Amino acid sequence: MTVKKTARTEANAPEPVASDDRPVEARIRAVFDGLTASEKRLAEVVIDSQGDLAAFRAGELADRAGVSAATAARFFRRLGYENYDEARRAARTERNWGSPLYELTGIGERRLAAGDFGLHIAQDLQNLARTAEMMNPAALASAIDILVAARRLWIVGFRNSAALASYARGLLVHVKADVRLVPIAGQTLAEDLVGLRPDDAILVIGFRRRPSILREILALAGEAGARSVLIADLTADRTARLATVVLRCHNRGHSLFDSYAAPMSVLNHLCSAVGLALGEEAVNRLTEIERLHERLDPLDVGPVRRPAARRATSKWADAEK
Amino acid sequence: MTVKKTARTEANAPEPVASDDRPVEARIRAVFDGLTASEKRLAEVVIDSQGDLAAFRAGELADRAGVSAATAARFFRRLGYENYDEARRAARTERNWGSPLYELTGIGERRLAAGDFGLHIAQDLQNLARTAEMMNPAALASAIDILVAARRLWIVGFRNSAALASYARGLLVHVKADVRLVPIAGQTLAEDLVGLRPDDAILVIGFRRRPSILREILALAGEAGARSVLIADLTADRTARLATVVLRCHNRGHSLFDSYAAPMSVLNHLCSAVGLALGEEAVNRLTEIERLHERLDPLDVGPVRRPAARRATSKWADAEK
DNA sequence: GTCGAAATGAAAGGTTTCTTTCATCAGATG
DNA sequence: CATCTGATGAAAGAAACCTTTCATTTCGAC
Repeated sequence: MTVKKTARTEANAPEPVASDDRPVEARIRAVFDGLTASEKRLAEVVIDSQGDLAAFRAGELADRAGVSAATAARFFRRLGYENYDEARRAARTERNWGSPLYELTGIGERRLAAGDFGLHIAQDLQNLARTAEMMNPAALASAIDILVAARRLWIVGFRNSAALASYARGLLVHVKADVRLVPIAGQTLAEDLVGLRPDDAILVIGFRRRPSILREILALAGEAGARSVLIADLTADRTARLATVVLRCHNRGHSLFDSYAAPMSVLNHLCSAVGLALGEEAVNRLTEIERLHERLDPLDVGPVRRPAARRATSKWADAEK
Repeated sequence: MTVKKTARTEANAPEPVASDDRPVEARIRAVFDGLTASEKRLAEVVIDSQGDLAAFRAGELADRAGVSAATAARFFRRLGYENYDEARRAARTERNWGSPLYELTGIGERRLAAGDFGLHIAQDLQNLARTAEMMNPAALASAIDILVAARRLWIVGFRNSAALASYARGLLVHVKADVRLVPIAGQTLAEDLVGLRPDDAILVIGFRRRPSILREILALAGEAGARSVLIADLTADRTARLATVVLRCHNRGHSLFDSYAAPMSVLNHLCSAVGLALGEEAVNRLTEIERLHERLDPLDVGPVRRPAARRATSKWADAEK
């Protein structure tokens, strides 16, 4: 076999960098664009393993990615490791030594991308963590209940909250009928919200700055007997009093703009919970559709050629089931 | 004190309890007093591994404890596992289920809301952290530069990405002129994107599932000489090749839907950075306006009473600015 | 259409790891 | 002291794993 140019054969591994102690993720990023489709799937699996890489065997990773063990072996060599065992060892020490998120939340460690961006992310990590800490489980459950029980559902969001409202609606239409967005361009609120009834509900995204109309909408719903869920920042006060349930999110921004990472996360959870509560059947059907789509859709990674499950009797085949 | 010890030979393992799902530590505590000296040392090593048990081989644990591999094999059987591999698998799932991520995040013991929501938030913390770890500073700087230098800027987002695109646009219009959203309902793309020039740029939000039109748009921009920034998940491949700069976000969702907390955060940072780079004057002026607004606007927080509390007729029409 | 390069999985090969057997050793008991 | 019980490691044996080879497939170029 004549090895020339950049052909990648088994015999010609990239020259090993002397004492390369970059974490696995960094290595992946460094070569990601040059990876093959199979390898990219592997990369995803590895990253998804959330730092638990060392807990897996190469073959397991391969199975999860739907590729052969051989490809896995090649993959880790490509990442600059001598072999999988070295990768595993490295991952293990990374875990204990460098990478607990712990350090990330304690602002300003060097693991994050340098500079402003690191600070920014640290801020959002805090926003998420704080939001989670102060979330009232009862309120959350109640909110889910309201959305589940609603016959018709309006989602309201102005200004900064409009994008969030749109997002929420995009999720909820997957699991529920009769979900409407307010305001719709070109319509007046009167048209939008006509005929609110006691078995309807509204989901209000109310981050500052809240136009006063927001309170009027909430009051209107209250008068109509409809229940309301408000998602808002900590400054909401008068508005909050008008809602049946309030879920608060930390949204302090590190720089010019407020952050909506935590609201996004809360909305995601809320909609998932509603979907699950609405019956697994409906959801299963929908996720099934989703998966079907993914299979039919090129998905941008290229055709997924699954090798017939490597070994049906494999011990780990049922690990996650 | 003669304890009547049950003979323990290889052949006579304790009868396996049907589906014993106690964590490893609990098992150890349950039998600790009955362990031999070697086994106690092993037990200590296992506990010291802090849940990373799955990352070690039986032999390694034995080495650390200063005992033979044979003793290790016996030890795990004594803990009620069929063999070491079963123990390893159990430890791994414990990690994901029993002692969830948020203990790793250093937010502290028990402070996150319990249950599913905690797991959900933990997932998003991971998404954020991993996005930060993996972010290429050079790419980020380049993306900022492209957006700053753009004479006209289009923001593109379909499906799931539409809300994000809308959000990005909402931020960017604050700091830049000539920022347009694509697609706009009722217009064809041809109308939207007509006349792209080399000094224009497009910001593409491209999370899966990506319609093929996305690639066409990127190709179009490339042919026109306009630079492009793509924000996408890890599966973007063919699409990514068409963009000038790619910023990748982790968006794995804990439940039904993908998460967009990290993209939200990245967009926020990106827009802030663009704003800052565009000159402090402009930004200062804008933030000044912002603060002024806050002072004049009741903001829902203070006892400030609006003179005319009911001028709702047209007030919320200014939602965009 | 043909050719070649690249990618990939099946299978073989070689290595490591886990388990069991077995002999030794330590401590208790009579 | 002799004997017995149980713990323990060495080593053999078995099983699982990782790597490499090699044939096949895919994809693009000509």
